[in-house]
Amino acid sequence: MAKEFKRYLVTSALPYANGPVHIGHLAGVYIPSDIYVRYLRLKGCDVISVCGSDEHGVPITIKARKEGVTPQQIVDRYHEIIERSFRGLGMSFDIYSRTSSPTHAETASAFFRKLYDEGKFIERTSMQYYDEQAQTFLADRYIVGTCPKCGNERAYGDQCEQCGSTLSPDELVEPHSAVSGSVPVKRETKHWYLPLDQYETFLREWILDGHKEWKSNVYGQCKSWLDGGLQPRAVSRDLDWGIPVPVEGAEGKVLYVWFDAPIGYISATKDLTPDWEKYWKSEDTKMVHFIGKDNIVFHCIVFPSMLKAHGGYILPENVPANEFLNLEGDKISTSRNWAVWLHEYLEDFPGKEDVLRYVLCANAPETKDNDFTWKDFQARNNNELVAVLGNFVNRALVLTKKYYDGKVPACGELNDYDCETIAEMAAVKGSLEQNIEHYHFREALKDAMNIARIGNKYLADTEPWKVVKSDPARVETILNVALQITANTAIAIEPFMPFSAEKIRKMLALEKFGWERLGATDLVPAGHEIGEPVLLFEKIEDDVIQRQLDKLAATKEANRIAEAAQHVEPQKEEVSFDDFQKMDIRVATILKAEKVAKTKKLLKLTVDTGIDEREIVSGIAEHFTPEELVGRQVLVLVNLAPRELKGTLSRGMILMAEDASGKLRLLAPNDATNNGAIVG
RNA sequence: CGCGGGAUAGAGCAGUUGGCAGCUCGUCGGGCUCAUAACCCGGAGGUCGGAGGUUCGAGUCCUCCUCCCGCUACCA
Repeated sequence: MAKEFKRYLVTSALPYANGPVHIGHLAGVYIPSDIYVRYLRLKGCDVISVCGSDEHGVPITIKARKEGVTPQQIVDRYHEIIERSFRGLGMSFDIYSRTSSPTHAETASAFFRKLYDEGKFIERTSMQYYDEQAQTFLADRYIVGTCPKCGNERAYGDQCEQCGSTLSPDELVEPHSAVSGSVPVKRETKHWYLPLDQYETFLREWILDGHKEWKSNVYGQCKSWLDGGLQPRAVSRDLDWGIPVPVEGAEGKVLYVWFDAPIGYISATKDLTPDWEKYWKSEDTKMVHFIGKDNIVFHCIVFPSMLKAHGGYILPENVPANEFLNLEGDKISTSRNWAVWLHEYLEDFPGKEDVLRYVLCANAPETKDNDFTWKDFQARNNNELVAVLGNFVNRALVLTKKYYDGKVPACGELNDYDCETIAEMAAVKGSLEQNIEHYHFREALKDAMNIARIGNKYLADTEPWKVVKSDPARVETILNVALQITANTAIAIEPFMPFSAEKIRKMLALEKFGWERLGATDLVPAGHEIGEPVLLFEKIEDDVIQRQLDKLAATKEANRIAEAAQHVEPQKEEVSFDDFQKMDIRVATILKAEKVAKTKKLLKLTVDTGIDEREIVSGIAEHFTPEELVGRQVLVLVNLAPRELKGTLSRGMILMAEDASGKLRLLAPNDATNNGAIVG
């Protein structure tokens, strides 16, 4: 298993160019990836890091249509923002490419063509919904209609979000296109499929037997897919945005974005170096894909199958996928603008690139979803970066300035305690390496910070400010050791916080050291003159954090208003007075409320209708907690035909008002009313 | 519904082959005064999501259950 590798090829998931990059992307993929490659470079390894914008696919065309611009204008805009903000954060890709580049079109085309010529695809014809007005085929998600099960008029072609049932577009009542609003028609269309089922044996051996060391979330997901049996997967789409299928008679068809995107790693490498084949085709290259958990199947099952089908390419040695990062307790969402955008952060916090890098690494969702909060961001900056790291560096440098006018004192004889401290510092190296090489970046960062902790403790224990009065010669040794520790800190934090490492080197007036020097005690020579000490990190005050929290609160409010203003349903068909009279609506009081086990949306309510006490199962669990409902008066349609839901006979319906954003509100009499009072 | 991942101190996390439950932050007490009111030492705080089981011994292995996230448009 312990293969020897001569070089590394590191890929980072291609960000989708329909929006900027946010902290979730960074914590999940880009920060870990950058730490990894910076570490390898510092070790002197032959490593290249490739990334680029993923610029094809349906969502980009939809966004373009909405804004009345071309898809190319959309991707140009975001490609620029993404690339610039990545650079601002110190992402050290060797190349940041894009899938709309000529090299990519050529590479992806040739890749497809080779598989096509060798008969690696199967062709299938099927009927799909087509929007005649927008002249486009519609993915299931872009067909909207009424849910046959719960009557929700805004159910999607693949799922109803109100009742949670899985649907197909055929089941929808009155389906219409989410793109143009017109009624879609069915058209016959032909596509090419990669028969993944033919690669099952290969995948099983390669992953399940050969890569038991992969992270449990990755390995588990792969095992699940393989055990469930693989299906042929379409590699083309009916769309006018993308790489044309390079086959006669395939007009209007492009490569499916998930076929073309991973090939983007290859084209990016081609754009970087004429030597690209060395990285993609030599067995002694170690390829690592950094991705988020939603991409596991594509990078572990689909892309490897593509590479295998093509032949000649190496496979990833590891795919260290992270889980997701939440923001202030809620899922990050591009469409709801619930995110901390990298380009905005860089504007709001100039010079604090490393603070974000630190916080996102320290709190990276390596084993489970984690939460980013601004309060935590502030605490980690103030209590860890400022207090531990910045303070130590400052102490060592200021003491040197003060006592020796900035000239590094000579190291005299080391006592036992000095030696212990140095040994402890040197021991960090092994642990740090182990952790980075096993993709445990949080732990690795802790190791790096430990060097500063050791330094602080060393100063506290040796008390040079006291000893200077009784034994000045001893202080020379103490500060020499403290400066060596400072220089070591710069090496150790380099992969994580490159800006701060550079700052420390400047203060010490030293050149960059290689990783192999970590643990050494001759980094800062005696007599060397150090530069001016400046603060590595500054405290972040409450008002700065409050501004960010206000910004998020404003986003929430804006979302609510925008959604509510979206549209009002048209008036329904006229009914007679008699029809209305048939409905028996009563005032009732909720006596008990509990969640129905194993369901997401259902609450079982016991209500006093005045007529009787009865049970009603209501799909409102996502809007109300049981506690807040008990004791409330509500309006109940009591003569609705009973229906059994999850083992309970539901007799009636609680009346609710649903606003455009889907939020439900209880309806109740303005003043307390006796239960059983008739509404009409 | 099914499958995968997760649940450990107030917060965030580690815990490798079962063997005294740990780390960072916060908190409380003390020390220090070189340092950005920073640093150092010590204490308190946990029925390891719940219930059963295997074992001399379970956070760790087995069974069942609960909740969160993903597999599913946007999206890492």
